[in-house]
Amino acid sequence: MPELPEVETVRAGLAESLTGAKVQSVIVHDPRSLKRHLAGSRDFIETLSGRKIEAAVRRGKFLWLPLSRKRGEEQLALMGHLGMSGQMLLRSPDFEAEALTRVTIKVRTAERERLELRFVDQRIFGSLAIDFMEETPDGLTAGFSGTNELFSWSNLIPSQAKHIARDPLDPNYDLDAVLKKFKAKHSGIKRVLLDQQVVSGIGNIYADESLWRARIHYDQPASTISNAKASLLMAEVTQVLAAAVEAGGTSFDEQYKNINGESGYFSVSLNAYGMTGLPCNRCGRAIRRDNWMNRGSHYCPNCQKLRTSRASK
DNA sequence: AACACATCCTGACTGC
DNA sequence: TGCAGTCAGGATGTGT
Repeated sequence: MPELPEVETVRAGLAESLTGAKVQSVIVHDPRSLKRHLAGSRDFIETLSGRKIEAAVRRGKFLWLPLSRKRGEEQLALMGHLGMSGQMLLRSPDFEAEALTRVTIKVRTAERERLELRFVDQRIFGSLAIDFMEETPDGLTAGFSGTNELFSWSNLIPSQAKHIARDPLDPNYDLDAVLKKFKAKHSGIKRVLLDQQVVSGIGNIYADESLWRARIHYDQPASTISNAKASLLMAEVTQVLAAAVEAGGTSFDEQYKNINGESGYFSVSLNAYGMTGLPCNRCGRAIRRDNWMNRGSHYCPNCQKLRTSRASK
């Protein structure tokens, strides 16, 4: 569910409340949420307990909390991915339990307040794991942590996120590299936008929104899009992601909430996603939804036409 | 290697 | 009311 703007909203909330917090105890209600922690629940609990959380960092849709290090030990992080339905809620211990809580991490904050980080996930596609960190391939800062200060872990990335490309809001994001990959790919452009190894952070909502803004059909082969048009598309991607971060993300239902359980309000700005049958905000034709990859693609059949010639304006 | 597809899950909602 | 079917913001493993 959550794409970059939703994950960033969560990251910012965690960074504010959990930086400097110490883990008191951990409860694993459903071990399936630790599927990426191969050493199992006990190891997860033992490794995490007593650690200090140093920050909250994000690349694309991957989120991690670097942990205090024991002498001689490699740098570890609590890695999280929200999958389709994951939430990270920060609650006071007496706040009513959420029914689908899979993991509870009890902490004491830097201000000595007791809080619970509750990992709630309906579909269990999301996960938590303790992961070791490696140097980024390019040696640059691994992700966004809301600070310009350099920390000892700043060019380290959890091994499980190492293959993820930089996202468009990353200062070290390389537009030319993305355009080059477009030229080499014959798949439809939407597939390529969703490929987190090409560019990260984009999911179904913001792919549909960006394509609508750039007037490109979702199945247009990436290699047939001119550099100028592809640059425009990526500019729209960047804009729509940034605007959605400003709005605290997109919420349609109970599935996306920030750390306080509040909804984001970007849904009012959507032009394509979830607008099936409603008039296109540009030309008035009804927005269509095609079945696509076991999900949906929303687009305007008039503004976003498949182009067979190489010239796609 | 590049690409397309199936798969991991649960719950909310719709229509008969 | 019950039940079947549909839908959901993602990543990854597998087969061609």
